[in-house]
Parts: sequence; C-alpha cells; structure tokens
Amino acid sequence: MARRSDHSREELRKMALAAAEHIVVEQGYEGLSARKVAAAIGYTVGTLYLVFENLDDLILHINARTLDRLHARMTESQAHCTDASDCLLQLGQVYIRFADADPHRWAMVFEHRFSGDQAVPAWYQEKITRMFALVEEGLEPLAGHRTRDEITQASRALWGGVHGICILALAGSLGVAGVDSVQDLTQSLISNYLKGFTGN
Amino acid sequence: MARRSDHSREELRKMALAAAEHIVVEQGYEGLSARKVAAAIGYTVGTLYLVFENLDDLILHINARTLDRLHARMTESQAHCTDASDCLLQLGQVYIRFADADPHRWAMVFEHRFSGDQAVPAWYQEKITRMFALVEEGLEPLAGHRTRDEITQASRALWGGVHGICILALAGSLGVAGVDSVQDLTQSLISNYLKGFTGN
DNA sequence: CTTACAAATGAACGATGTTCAATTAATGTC
DNA sequence: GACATTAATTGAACATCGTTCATTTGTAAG
Repeated sequence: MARRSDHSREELRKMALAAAEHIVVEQGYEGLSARKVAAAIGYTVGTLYLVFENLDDLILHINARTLDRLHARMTESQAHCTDASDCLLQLGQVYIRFADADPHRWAMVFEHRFSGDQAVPAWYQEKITRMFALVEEGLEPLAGHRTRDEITQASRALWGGVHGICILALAGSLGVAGVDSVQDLTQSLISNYLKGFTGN
Repeated sequence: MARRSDHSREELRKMALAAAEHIVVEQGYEGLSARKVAAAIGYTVGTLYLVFENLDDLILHINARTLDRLHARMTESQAHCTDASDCLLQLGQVYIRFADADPHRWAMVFEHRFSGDQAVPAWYQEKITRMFALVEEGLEPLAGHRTRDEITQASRALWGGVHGICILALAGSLGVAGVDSVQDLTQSLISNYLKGFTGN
C-alpha cells in the first residue's frame, strides 16, 4: 500500500517513539532494532527512515524524553526540602530512584555512544547541562564567598560523583545489593563532600 | 590448510588478544569484530572460536589485562606519597591519567555489557574488587574510630565518584576540556570528601 | 476514467556473531 | 616411500543487523 495516510508524519513519529521506548524498557537497549520498532507499529523498516534519520536519531529522541522526565522529577523535589543541604541530598535520592526504577532507559542515555561523524545537537546537550545547573543552584546557598567558577566546578564534581556511584551500582561492580545501599552511598558522598565544601 | 601447527593454542590466544587490543586502541570498541581479529593474525573466523568461547570471552580477557595494568599503576603510585590524603589524591590522579591515555581500552572495561546469560567469572570480578580495596587501604589511616563497614562504604562512594567524573568527562558531558580540568574535578571531589570524612 | 503524485514497501547490500561439515596438512605405521 | 589416521583449519551457511531506494500502490485531482 502507499499513501495510506492512516497516520500523519507526526503521528508516525510518536507511535515509533512509543514502540521503541516499550522495547527498550522491556528488553534493554541491545534489544532495540529498526525492524522490531517498525513491526510493532504495523509498518516496515523503510517507513521508519522516512520519519527518523537513522537509529541514532530515534535513540536521541527517546533519550531526550528520558532526560525531560528526569529533570522534572529533580525539579519537583526541590519544592519540598527544608535547608540547602537537604535539597541536594534529595536531588541525589531522586536521581538514584529514577535510575533504579527505569534502568534500561536511564542506561541508554548514558551508555549509548552516538556515532562520531556528527555531534549531538545543541538542544540535546542543553538537557544535560540543565541537570547540572540544578545542582549548581542547590549549591549556591552553601557556597559562601566562592566564585561562580568554583560553584560550577563543585557541581560537576559532585554530580559526576553521584552519577558514577549510580553507574557502578547498576552494573553490579560495587558489590552492593538493593537500592537502599546505593542511596546510602550517595548520601555519604554528598554529605561528606558538602562538609568539605562548606567547611572552609 | 589444517594442522599447520604454526602456532600452539596458547600462542594463538596471545596473538588474537594482541591483535584485538590493537584494534580497540585504534578504532575503539565498536571497531572490534571477530573477522577483523582473525584477519589480523592470518587466520579465519573459525579458528578464533577454537581459542575463545565467543567475542565476550575475548573482550573479558582484554579487560582483564587492562584492569591488571590499571591496578599496577595505582599500586606503584602508593610508594611515592607523603601522607594519607596525598596517597588518595594520587590514586585519583593515576586513575584519570590512565583513562585519558588509553580511553578506548578503559571504556571497554566499564561500558561493555556482557551478555546476561552467564555472569562474569569470579576471578574477573576480583580484579575490580581489588581496585576498591586499594582505596579502602588508603582510607584506613584517615578513618579514626570508624568501623570496617564504614570504611568500605566510604571507599565505594569515593571511588564511584571518581569513576563518574572520569566517565562523564570522557563522554564530553561535563563541558570540560582537557585532562587538567578533569584532574581538578577529581581533586576537588576527593579532598572535599576527605575533609568531610575525617572532620567529625 | 485517466493522470499524477507521494506514501509505503521490501528486496538488496554489506556488515555482524556463531556454527560445523568438509578439507587438508602433519604424523604414525608398515 | 606409500598409505592411513588424526586433528587443525577452513569457509560457506544462517540469522540477524542498519540503511538505501527503485518499485509498487492507494488516493486525490483533472
């Protein structure tokens, strides 16, 4: 069939995105394939390439949605916290909870390497920057006399750290069982780092 | 040809391992393929499967060597450091330098996910544990009255953190340019964490 | 009813990991 | 030296993968 027009280009995009996310959630990121996505929405491979440049493009848009959800969770956690260091601890908690609840989609954001021949678009990079900005904001009230650059650096160090614990724990390399232990590690990292950062 | 016996099984293993490492160093881990390795040592695919279970097995052994080298560097750094916190800072520096100097092999250790249907062998897991043990040892003199469990937890939090900075920086997600900036982040994380850890 | 257009197809290409019957070189036996 | 035995090596085969694009086919306009 051709020109079925059962669905508009935009509908097709959304269907493909949803189907692909479903596959990733269920089977992980190695389970994703163009033919599987196409079959799931009742079309063939070729159609997928009418709507996405390639698989990397599809993955980029899935990751964008994941980053949006993560950012939303992190943002809303900042409404219900008492003091500054509590706010940062909650950011960490939310981050770990998110990764634990949705490991496959979360892993795809940070483990998939996009093919080198064209860089990720600016709007995508911005979604990652935005996450660090949240940490930077949380750090500000604790920063005392520190310069902007020092705060930026601290937010990167701290959040890189939280991320690392998260990655290693989910990969099983930390010899740690259960989310609660990972939460403990994260809290330890954040609270000790903050003690050092605010100390002098 | 058959029964050429140009090379023993063990020689074949070593040749394949060396060739595969060369490919990974040059082209990164996605450039690795069974046929390429086989061609590089002047044999065909089939021969490779006489000597390694599968590609995961090959990768496992490359990673093992990488982990051994990393462990050696980290260990030898501990001979030339003054006080305890300096020792830990040097561990971090060595870790970052190693990853920066050999990004492809280092990335393969931490980014390749082995197929789930059989767990990584104990001797491999031990090589990762051993790395954390080094941090634990370095932390001990600074631990004061803390329990073994607290020290173990601290070493995991701290090293997970260093690892996270390293991963994100190499992936370009930290918006940071050059090794030196990554070193700065790592030093910030370690020294601030230690201040908190030893503080009270 | 015919023409024109564009949406959707699916065969084709060059890769991939993995297997295993077939081939072939070295060795042991007479 | 010739033959049989044995095991080392092969490479075609299979099922998958991402990607492309000439071809088909449904729809709408003239």
